[in-house]
Amino acid sequence: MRSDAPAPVMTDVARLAGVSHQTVSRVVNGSPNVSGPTKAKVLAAMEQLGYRRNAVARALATRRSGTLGVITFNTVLHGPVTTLYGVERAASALGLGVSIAVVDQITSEAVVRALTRLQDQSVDGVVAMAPQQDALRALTAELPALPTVFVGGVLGGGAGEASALPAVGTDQRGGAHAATRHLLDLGHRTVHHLAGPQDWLDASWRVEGWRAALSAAGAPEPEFVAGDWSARSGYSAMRTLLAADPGLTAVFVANDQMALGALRALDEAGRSVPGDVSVVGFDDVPEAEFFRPPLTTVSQQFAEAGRRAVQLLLDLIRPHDTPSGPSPRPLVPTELLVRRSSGPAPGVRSGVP
Amino acid sequence: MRSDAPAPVMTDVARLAGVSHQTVSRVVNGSPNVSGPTKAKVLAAMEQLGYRRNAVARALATRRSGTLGVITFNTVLHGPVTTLYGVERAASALGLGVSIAVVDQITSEAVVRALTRLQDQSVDGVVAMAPQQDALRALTAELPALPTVFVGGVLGGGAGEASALPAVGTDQRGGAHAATRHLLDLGHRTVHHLAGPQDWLDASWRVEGWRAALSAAGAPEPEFVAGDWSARSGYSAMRTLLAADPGLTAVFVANDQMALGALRALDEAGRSVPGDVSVVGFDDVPEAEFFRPPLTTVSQQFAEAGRRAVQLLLDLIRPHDTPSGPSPRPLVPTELLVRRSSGPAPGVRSGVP
DNA sequence: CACCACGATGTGAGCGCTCACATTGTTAGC
DNA sequence: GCTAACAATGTGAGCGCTCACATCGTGGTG
Repeated sequence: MRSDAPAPVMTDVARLAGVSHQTVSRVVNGSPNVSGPTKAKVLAAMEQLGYRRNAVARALATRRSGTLGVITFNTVLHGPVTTLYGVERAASALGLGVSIAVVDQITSEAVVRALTRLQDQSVDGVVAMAPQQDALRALTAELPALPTVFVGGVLGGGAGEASALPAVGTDQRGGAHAATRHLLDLGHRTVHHLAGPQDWLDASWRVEGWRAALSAAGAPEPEFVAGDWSARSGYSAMRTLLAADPGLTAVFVANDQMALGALRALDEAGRSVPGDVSVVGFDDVPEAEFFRPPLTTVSQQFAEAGRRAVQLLLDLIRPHDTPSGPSPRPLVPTELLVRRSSGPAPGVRSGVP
Repeated sequence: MRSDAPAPVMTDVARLAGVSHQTVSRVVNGSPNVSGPTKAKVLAAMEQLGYRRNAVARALATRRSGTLGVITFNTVLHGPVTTLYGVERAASALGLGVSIAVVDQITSEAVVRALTRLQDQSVDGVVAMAPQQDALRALTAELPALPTVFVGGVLGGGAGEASALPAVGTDQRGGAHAATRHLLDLGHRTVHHLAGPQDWLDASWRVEGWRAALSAAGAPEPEFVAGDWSARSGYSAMRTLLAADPGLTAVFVANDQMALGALRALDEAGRSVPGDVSVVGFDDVPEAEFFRPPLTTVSQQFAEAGRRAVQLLLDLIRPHDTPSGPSPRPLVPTELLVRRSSGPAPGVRSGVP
């Protein structure tokens, strides 16, 4: 299965082509100062020998590995995973490798370990997904001697937001605002909120957007209840919400999984959706369209965020090298997908007894 | 943000400790032939300088990078993602790095590109997730000069299965068998099957297990309908199934997303679950418990499969080195989780008009 | 007491590449 | 026609580590 002949090296190619190893290096690196015929000879020799440049040796000599690191947390949530793929796609399109380090607990120790692991693999820079306050704090505290870009969390909205950290993110605030506004436009007196865990930055951004839309419309701001992103927590949070205010007609839920749980709680409570209560989610997971009823939700372009993160990181690594176009706009817009879980506010009813 | 002092190297440590660079190397590598006092001196010097071994130089000298590659397909399906994390966890526990290469189309060209990318990063071995026939074929055809272990797909059940390829996988066949058997035990005359895409190996294993359980029980084997794993396809496949056999009472669906779609189709058709029709899924995605009704499904230990894949790969890379215990059993068992979507077959009814 | 074996240490070469510089040959310029 | 400039090429020294080997001291053996 493994061929035993040692892989050809630059000198082998040079010998066969009748040039020096340096000339081979020039050809491999696309240097302009190689004459046509020489270049052809070298290319032919490379082809014949099946030569492939040894990236490790190159990395040792240049002090650049051509690999990016990604720090991610141990979550199979839709967002992080999709972002990871976006990063990989963008990196590999640029000829860069991607190493991952999964952090399994939000302790600064675990974060440092992950960072160390990447550093030991001598990545040229890291894309960090730090969705929680604590994770972010740990990460910025132990800021590595490595160019780092944050994706998601840190940057989530805010008009004049001037983050000190290089970051890209989705416009969570805007998405939440749009979702809330959508419900208000449907005639609901106000919109309740089933929030994400409050130590998650994304969750705060969504609360903020919801709040902003409410106050802009002069609608009262009910207490919100926070879950932990899981369907289970959405279920019980919805029950809490219903108990507190049986007359509610519209809920903006901070993610689709929790919305799934909320739908179940509403069903069990005998509320029809969207007849009695309208529900809007966030994320647009692939299944959202097949919830009962199909979920109105806010779609995020995670892959695009990953792509921009890579571009930003590259700008950081090679300040004025290949400019690769202008720096990407850091805030990726969202899109509200109106499906069937949201509808007009129920007509005037007799007050609760 | 970046310190400018060049990182200390082995020689710096050696000088400070008053020993040779080789002795430092011995300490770093845990060689037994270093006296206590010397070792202490070296460790102190390392600590003082903040020395960290340069992995690139080491890789160049040893021809080993200490990095594993993972080939994965561009899918956010629950299984592959969880497996990826399992691989990362296992690798990092062993001090190995993980590089990923995402294949975005199932063409042998794309597969080769991904493989090349990993090879250029000089990974020591690769864990390949090749869920489809074509992907597997492309991968085995272009088998790299690299130790490779397959995870999922290839190995999916079968008693005396003797795969030529080093592989680990979940006992899909057994899981499907158990799911089907569960429904038969509930008194259903037979069990219909809503299958996955037939070019996916996992899908075939599940069909096989279903078939085996049916024939073992002497139950008739209805035609099955295949979807594409999505909720949408589950929805329409369920409608097809219902149209073909309005009297069906039990369905084994090849994954949870499709089961979600199937539940919706059943709901729309006025069938209650599990009153009229029992449904069993596969995978146990986190949301399955909050489907309506909570889904009976087969849980796979993806992370465990990832772990075993790494162990197997290591055995392949270092044949008789650190034995790291016996080779793992390649077939990871599944577990049937009985929830509320499956129940006793409906009592005898008058035949359809 | 000479001998050898063995543990502890040091020495130098080399992994495969790129860097900085030296060396050619060629053409342009006055 | 002689120099300056430049393109095309070659040379050697590292990058930071490990490998194979050489060297030194020590203690047990007959």
